[in-house]
Amino acid sequence: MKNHYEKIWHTISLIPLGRVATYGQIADLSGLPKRARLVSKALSLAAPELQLPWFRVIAAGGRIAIPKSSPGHRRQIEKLASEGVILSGARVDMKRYQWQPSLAEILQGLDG
DNA sequence: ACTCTGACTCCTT
DNA sequence: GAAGGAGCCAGAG
Repeated sequence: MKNHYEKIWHTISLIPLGRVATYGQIADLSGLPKRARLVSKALSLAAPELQLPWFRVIAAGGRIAIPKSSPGHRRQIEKLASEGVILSGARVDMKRYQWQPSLAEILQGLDG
């Protein structure tokens, strides 16, 4: 459903610079619990014109979701580094960089 | 209605 | 840490 994609895209657009969010987190904030995989699909279908911070969306535990064999993997790491999100080994330090949305942002994601 | 798919997540080897 | 498997569920054809 396109409506779900738009909701997901909107939530992703809210991730602040220098922060990251997991697929599951985006799904939850979009009012779509257990829809992490739908988030990945929405991301892959998102038009470049939306200029979504796709690189701020990572897999659970701070891992990069894009396969290392894909060029996007490296691009994502570079993008994150450019805004100060440095990886510890192969993972992002979630304690330090995970987005903790305010109540206002949560409500926005739910429809406002 | 049914099958296949997945930039996921969690748990077990 | 790597690999494999099960659970997950909407989207696409």
